[in-house]
Amino acid sequence: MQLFVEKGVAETTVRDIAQSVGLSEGALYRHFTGKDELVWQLFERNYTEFAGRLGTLAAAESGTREKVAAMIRGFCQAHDENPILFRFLVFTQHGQLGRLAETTPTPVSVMRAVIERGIASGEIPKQEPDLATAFVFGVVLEPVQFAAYGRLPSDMNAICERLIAAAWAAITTA
Amino acid sequence: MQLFVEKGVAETTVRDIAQSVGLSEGALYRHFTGKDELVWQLFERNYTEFAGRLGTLAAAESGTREKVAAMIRGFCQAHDENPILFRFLVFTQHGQLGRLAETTPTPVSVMRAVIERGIASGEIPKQEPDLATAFVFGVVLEPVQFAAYGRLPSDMNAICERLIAAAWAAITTA
Amino acid sequence: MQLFVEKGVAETTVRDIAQSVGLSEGALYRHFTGKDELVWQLFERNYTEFAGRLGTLAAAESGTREKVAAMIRGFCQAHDENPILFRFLVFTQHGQLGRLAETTPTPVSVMRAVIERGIASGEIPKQEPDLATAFVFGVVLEPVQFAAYGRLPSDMNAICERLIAAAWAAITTA
Amino acid sequence: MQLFVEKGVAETTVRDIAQSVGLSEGALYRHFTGKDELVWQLFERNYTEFAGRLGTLAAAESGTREKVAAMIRGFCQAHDENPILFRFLVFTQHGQLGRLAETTPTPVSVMRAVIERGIASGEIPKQEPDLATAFVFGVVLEPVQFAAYGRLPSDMNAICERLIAAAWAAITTA
DNA sequence: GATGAATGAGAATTCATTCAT
DNA sequence: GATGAATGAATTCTCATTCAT
Repeated sequence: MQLFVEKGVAETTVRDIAQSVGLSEGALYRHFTGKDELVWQLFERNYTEFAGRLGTLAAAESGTREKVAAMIRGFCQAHDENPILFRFLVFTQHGQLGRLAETTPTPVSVMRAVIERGIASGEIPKQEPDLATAFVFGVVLEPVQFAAYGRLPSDMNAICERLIAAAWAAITTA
Repeated sequence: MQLFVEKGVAETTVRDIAQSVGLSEGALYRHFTGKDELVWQLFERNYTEFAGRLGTLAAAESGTREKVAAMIRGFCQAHDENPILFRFLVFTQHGQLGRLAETTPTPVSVMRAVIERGIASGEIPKQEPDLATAFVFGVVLEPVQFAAYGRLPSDMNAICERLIAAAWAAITTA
Repeated sequence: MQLFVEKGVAETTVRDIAQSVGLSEGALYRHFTGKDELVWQLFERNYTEFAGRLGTLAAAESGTREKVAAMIRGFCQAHDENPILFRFLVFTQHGQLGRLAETTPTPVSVMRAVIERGIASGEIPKQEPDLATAFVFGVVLEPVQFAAYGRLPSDMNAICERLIAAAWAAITTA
Repeated sequence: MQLFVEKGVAETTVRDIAQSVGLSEGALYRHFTGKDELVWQLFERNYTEFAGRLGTLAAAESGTREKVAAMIRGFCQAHDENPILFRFLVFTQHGQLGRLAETTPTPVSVMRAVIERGIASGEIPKQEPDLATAFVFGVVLEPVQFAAYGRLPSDMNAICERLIAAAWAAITTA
C-alpha cells in the first residue's frame, strides 16, 4: 500500500510488491488472481470497513452537529492510526470506486445521509446536501493532502476540533 | 489532456495520444522529447499561467475577503472554461509538482500569501495560514471532484458565491 | 559474441541475441539490465581475465625477450582457442575501453610494463615504450585481422614464433 | 566523416550528419540516395584514391626497401594531412571493404604486390607475402590507433622513419 | 506452498526516408 | 533546390502472468 501511495498503482510493479512483502513474484499469485485483484481487495475491504466505522460513530450521537463531529474525529483517528492506508483509500484509489456496488455504503454516502437528515430537521440550513458533503470532505481531506506534501504537520488529531469547526461553519453559513 | 484526465497519465499510451491528435507516434517525438516531457510541458505551462492569473485577480482587489473571493471566482471561471484542463492541473498532476522550482508561484502559494497578509492585518483571525489555505482549497476543489464523479452539476460559476461564503466561513471561524 | 563480431554490436538486435540463445527477448532482461550492459559484461569479464593471463605468462619468465615471447604465445593461444572471443575483445569493443577504470590492467598496459622494464634494463634499446608496445601489438594483431578477412590462415599458433621474431625485430632495431 | 570516426557509422544519425553539414535532413537526399550510399561514396572515392597514391609512390622508387619506405611515408603523410579521413578509411569502414570489386587495387593489394616482388627478387627473405604485408600494416597502423586513444602523439611524420625501420626489420628477420 | 526464470503482449523510443510546401 | 514535419518499421525495454521445479 505504501508503494501504491508513494508511486501510484500503475507505477508499482508486481516485482516491487513482491520484494516489499518478502515473497517471490510467483507466490503472490497464490494469494491474488492478479494485480488488479490485489488492489481491489486492498481497497474494498478497508473502504467499506471505514465506511462502517463512520456509520457507527454517527449512530452513537444524536444531534447532527455531534454526528458530523464524530465522523470527522473518525477521519482524524483513521488518518493518524495509519496515514498510508488513509491516503490509499481516499486519494490513490480512483478507478476502484466505480467497481463498488451502487448501494454499498461509502464514507461519502454515510456523511451525505447525516447531512441530509440534518437539513430535513432544520439543524443545517436548507441547501444542496451534496455540496454540503463536498464542503465537509474538502475541509477534512485537503489538510491531509497538505500534510502529504509536507505543508502541514501530519498529526490530524491535533487539529481535529479546528476541522470540525471549519466544516460546520462551511455548511451552516447561509 | 482529456485522455490523461479520463484514464490517468500512466494508462494513456503514446499511441493513444498520437491517435487523438491525428499524428503518428513517431511524429510526436519531433515535438516532445518523450511522454514525460509532454506531460510536464502540458502541466507547467498551464499551471504557472493559472497561478499568475490568480495573482492578478487578487492584486486587483484591496480587502482580503475580496481578494480571496476574486481568486475563488478565478477558480470557478477557469473550471467552467475548461474543466478538463482544470482537473488535469489540480488532480492529475501528482509527480509534476515536485519538478517545479521551489520559488515558482503556484495557486497554493498565491492563496497562502493573501491569507497570511489577511491574518497579519487582522482581517482573518489568527491561525496557521497553511491550514486556512487548505480549507479554502478544500471547499473549492472538493465540489469539483464531486462534479467529476457526477455527484454535483459541473457548473461551478453557478455555485461560486456559495463557495466563497463557505470558504470564508471556514477560515474566519474561531 | 559471434553476432557482435560478425555484424557489429549496433547491427545486432536484442532479438538476434535472444534467438541465438534460444530465449525470449524479455527473458534476456532478467540477466542483463540492457544491451549495453550485456556487451559491457561480455567485454569486461573476458578482457581483464585475458590481461591477467598475459601478466601471469610474463611473470613466469625472467628475460624481457622471453616475457614478450610468452605473451605473444598467449595471444596466439587465446586466438586459436576461441577466435570469436579474441576478435570481440580486440576489435569489436571500441567504446567499451573507455569504461574501464584507469588503473585496470589491460593487455596493453601489461605489455607496456614489460617493455618499459626491458628498456630500463638495457635488453631493449632506448625508445618510446608506447611506440614499441604499438609495434608488438601491430605485428601480432594485424595478422589476426588478415585472417579474419581470409587473407591468412587462421591458425595463429602455427606462425607464432614468426610473430615473436618479427615483433622483437621491430622493437630492437635502432 | 568526423562523426563516423568518433561515434561509429551506425551510431551517427542522418540528423547528426545534416546538422554538422548545415543542411536539412531532406536536402541530404538530393545528394545521396541514402545513408549507406553516402558512407559508401565517402569511402570508395577516398580509398581507391589513397591506394592509387601509394601505387604512384611505390612506382617512383626502384628498390623494394625504398618502395616500402615511400609507401609508409605516404601513410604518415596521409594521416597527418587528415587524420579523420585516414582513420575513417582504415578503421571505421569494415563492411564497406566487401563492396569493393575483387580486382580494385587497395592499399593492402598494392603493398602486397611490392612485397611479393621483393621476395621474388631476393630483397626480402623468402616468406609468406601476406604475413609480411600484415606486419607492415600492423607496424604502421597500430601507432595510429594508439594515437587515436591518446597513448601516442598524433604526429606520424615525426616517427615515420622509425616506422619504416621497424617494418623493414619485421619483414627481413628470418 | 514457494521460487524465479521464462514468456509474450505491448509500451516507449529511434531513425532512415518521404513529401507537401 | 531546400525545408522540416510526418511516417512507419524496427528496436529497446517493461511487466503482468505462467509454470516447471
